[in-house]
Amino acid sequence: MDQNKIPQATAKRLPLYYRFLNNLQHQGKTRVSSKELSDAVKVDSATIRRDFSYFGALGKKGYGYNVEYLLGFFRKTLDQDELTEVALIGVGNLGTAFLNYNFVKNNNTKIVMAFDTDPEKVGTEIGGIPIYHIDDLEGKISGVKVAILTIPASEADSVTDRLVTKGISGILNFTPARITVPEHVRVHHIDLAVELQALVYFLKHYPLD
Amino acid sequence: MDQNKIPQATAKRLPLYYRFLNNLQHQGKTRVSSKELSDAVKVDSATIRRDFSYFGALGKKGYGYNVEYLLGFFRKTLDQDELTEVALIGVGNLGTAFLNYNFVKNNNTKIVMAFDTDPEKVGTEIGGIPIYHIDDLEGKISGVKVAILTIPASEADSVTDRLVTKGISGILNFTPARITVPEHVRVHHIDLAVELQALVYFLKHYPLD
DNA sequence: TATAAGTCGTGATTAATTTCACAATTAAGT
DNA sequence: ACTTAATTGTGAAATTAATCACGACTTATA
Repeated sequence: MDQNKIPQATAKRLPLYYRFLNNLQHQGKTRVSSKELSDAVKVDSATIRRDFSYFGALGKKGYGYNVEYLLGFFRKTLDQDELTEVALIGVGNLGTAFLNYNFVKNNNTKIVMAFDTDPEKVGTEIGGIPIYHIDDLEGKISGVKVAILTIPASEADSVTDRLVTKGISGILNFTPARITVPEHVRVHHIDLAVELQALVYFLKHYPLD
Repeated sequence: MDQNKIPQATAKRLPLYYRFLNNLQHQGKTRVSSKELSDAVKVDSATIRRDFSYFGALGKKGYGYNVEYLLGFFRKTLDQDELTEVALIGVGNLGTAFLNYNFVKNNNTKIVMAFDTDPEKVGTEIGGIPIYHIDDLEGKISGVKVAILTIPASEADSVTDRLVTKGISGILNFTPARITVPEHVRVHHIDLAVELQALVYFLKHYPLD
């Protein structure tokens, strides 16, 4: 894996860059400078140049970056050509938001199935994605490597264990529970309450003026 | 502001610690070690001790931390006594998820009003929170300092401008748009598509085994 | 062609964060 | 009272990330 030298902080910004470059292309722009990109994505322009530089010299001095070239490059780097299938566990409000989001437009990921326990929902589709009963998880999920967890915290541990048993590699965890997984499984936590509290804490203790 | 020396990385973890300490107290635990806490919140135990140490010597060597004492301390530090009022803009699936979440239980924040354009929703309540038409934003929102943005990206800039004009201090932005605000307004971006893409990128390029 | 303005790529520096590792202290058991 | 095991708090080191600042190159203009 030749990209192992890329800092994690950089890797997290790549999808953001990719989306804005896409926007630019749709607007018909053919060139862009790190300064313009900086204004758009709110990342320091030196940081952007440094980020890009990990992939080689993608720009031209005095000119900037060619949008199409850069996009093509990122498409390959971010594996935009391969589609990663994702399962969604928990079709509440948050889960439904994901199903309606239709990531696939700009993305390399697609939710291909969802699970819930509500008999009103099981057997139906949302955004074209079939909803199965969670009891059928083991039978349906084979081959899917990534799951989004949008269930109540109380279910998080048991569902996680079942996902791990079925060989999941990555979990995007929206429950407040900090789930425990084997070493080879990667979990990213997004804790909505914590995010809101952190924002409030920063407002009070780190005044911007 | 005497807490200005606390690293931002630490500040972001405080709400997480707070919630887990609360859990422990409800379970009747009276003491806890940094190692136990580490297992629960998935943060290195040395990092936890360092985080706590910014607030002074809160623990006892050979013993650990007293749950109640620590909780009391964080309650003050995190301003759990004061309630910060929050407005939610956009009552789609994601917005509805927030309204049903009922943060106030463990939290210092409360969503006190919501806005949308859908005539079916305007005038109703979800989770006890009244939903107003977004045209009434200027009339209703006075005094509220924090907003959660769960609207389509296309509306993000115009709504942000209106919020800023009304004196908002902090925005939790769930739209993919990177909004532009004056210096004195703090924005935290949570970009669901980017989070999912970043997870997939890490899975492919940073294997855990 | 000469000049000016713009922009990248990057060495060097600074800043922020995490982790190691251990002396000091406490609790518990015998 | 003594010993053993546990655990903190923190100096120091290591790691990671952000930022500065400038030489080199490109484009545009006169």
